[in-house]
Amino acid sequence: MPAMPAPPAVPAPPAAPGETLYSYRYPHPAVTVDTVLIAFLQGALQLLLVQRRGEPFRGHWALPGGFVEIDEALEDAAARELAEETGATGVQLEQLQTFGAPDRDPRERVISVVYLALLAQDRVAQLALSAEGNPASDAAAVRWWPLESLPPLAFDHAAIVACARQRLRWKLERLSATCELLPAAFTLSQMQRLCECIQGEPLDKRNFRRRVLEQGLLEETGDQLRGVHRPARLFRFSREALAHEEARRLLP
Amino acid sequence: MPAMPAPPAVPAPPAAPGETLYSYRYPHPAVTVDTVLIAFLQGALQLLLVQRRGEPFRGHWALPGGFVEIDEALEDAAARELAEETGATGVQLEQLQTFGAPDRDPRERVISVVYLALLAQDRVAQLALSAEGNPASDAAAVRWWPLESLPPLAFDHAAIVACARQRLRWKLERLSATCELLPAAFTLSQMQRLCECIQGEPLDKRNFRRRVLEQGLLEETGDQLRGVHRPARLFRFSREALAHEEARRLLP
DNA sequence: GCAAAAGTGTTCCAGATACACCCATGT
DNA sequence: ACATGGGTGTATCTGGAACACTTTTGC
Repeated sequence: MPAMPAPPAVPAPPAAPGETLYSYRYPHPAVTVDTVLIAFLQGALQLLLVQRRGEPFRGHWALPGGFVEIDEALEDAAARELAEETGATGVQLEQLQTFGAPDRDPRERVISVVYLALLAQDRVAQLALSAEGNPASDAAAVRWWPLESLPPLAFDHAAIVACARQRLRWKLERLSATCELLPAAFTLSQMQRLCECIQGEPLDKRNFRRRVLEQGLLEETGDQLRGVHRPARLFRFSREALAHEEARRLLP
Repeated sequence: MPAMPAPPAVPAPPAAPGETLYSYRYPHPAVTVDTVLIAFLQGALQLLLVQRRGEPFRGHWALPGGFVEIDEALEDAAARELAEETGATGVQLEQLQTFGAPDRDPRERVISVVYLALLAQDRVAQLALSAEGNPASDAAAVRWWPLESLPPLAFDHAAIVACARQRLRWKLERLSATCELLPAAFTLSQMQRLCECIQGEPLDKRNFRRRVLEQGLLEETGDQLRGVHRPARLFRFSREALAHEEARRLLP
């Protein structure tokens, strides 16, 4: 590989006495991972953010994330940071994009590999609890924010979220994201509301039901969801049908 | 941001006397960019590879790429390395994915941000010339390889190419990639051959023509392509139609 | 009994598919 | 003249879109 010319301005950090330093012949950027974690709650898509305890951007809201360890796979790093800061474990991570504008972090050159994850409705409760219970983390607070009304975000995280929404819109047109966001058992109306929320326009109930049922992707659990009105049948995605149909279009 | 535990094994490199070293309190990975550059040549999709002049993987074929400079945007780095090693300039780069398995480079931890680029048919000639004319580059040789019969690749580049093909298949179903791969003026048969090559099955000539013409995306240049047989009308993509239709499905 | 959500079929239209022959040119 | 790729129209089928009323429960 080629030699690079020496860069103009990279001051060596002050070495505290007795501290170990890691030295390289060419300047190296820092690498972080951040995760855009999305769930479908109260009829809207919501994003999990953490409030920064330290500088820079202290008090601002940011995506959960942090530095990659030197012998750690990128996805492992994202999962670790997500668990540390929010308590979310076992979520499926999908790489979204890498952001590396030279000035995106005021401290040093930081390149961030961003992951996207979707959280099923019925797993949100357990997660929120463990998030509050970890005061050792970097986060002063953790909460869900509706995608439509986010607070000011730290770093370039607003641009990252914009990118995630684009990917999300694409994923949601497909089957894959729908089944990741719904709970394990759901009613057809819940599924329809999610699909409507996705594409921002109402769907015809009969056409919707016919379409998803004729595709054979759902199976009845046999249970019913009893609410204040007429009970509704509960469905689940049939795993075998799902396996080879991940990229299939769900919406017309 | 949180402190990370000190990593187990990162030997500091031997410092040659008088050499500048860049030091950090935590170990930093190196970051590279690589580009998957694809064109449609001789009726097949082809990939531009460079033969490595240095170790490791000396003599193996690899994606064009190299280290990111410390104050350089990722995409700029990819464009620079592509130009240095292959002579290709002014191509549209799109971020594909980032590869960062801890052992993907035997020298040190290297995280590679990979870009995907498509090269229009009529720009291939000028490129190949300048590629040969740059012996200062890292590359012992540069050539196109058919995607269907690649040589053994260096590092994890085979996995990267597999990932690129997946993205390419998706892009090619849309309008965007088709117009990037065709020359500025092309016949309907050329366009059909590209589309057939994309989805691996033959298309009906009449249906194909009706579909693309009715969409109003093409306009006749007025010229003809004269070959050994009946001349064919030449078309171009109409820019204004293209602008708001990038994500539109071209194939049924 | 009434408010609210669950559940259920048919008609119509647009767009995709299948299919075969004549035309213009170079050799 | 003939070989080769360029160019054209119609019948049929599939799948989406539009549309309103009955049923079941909790209060």
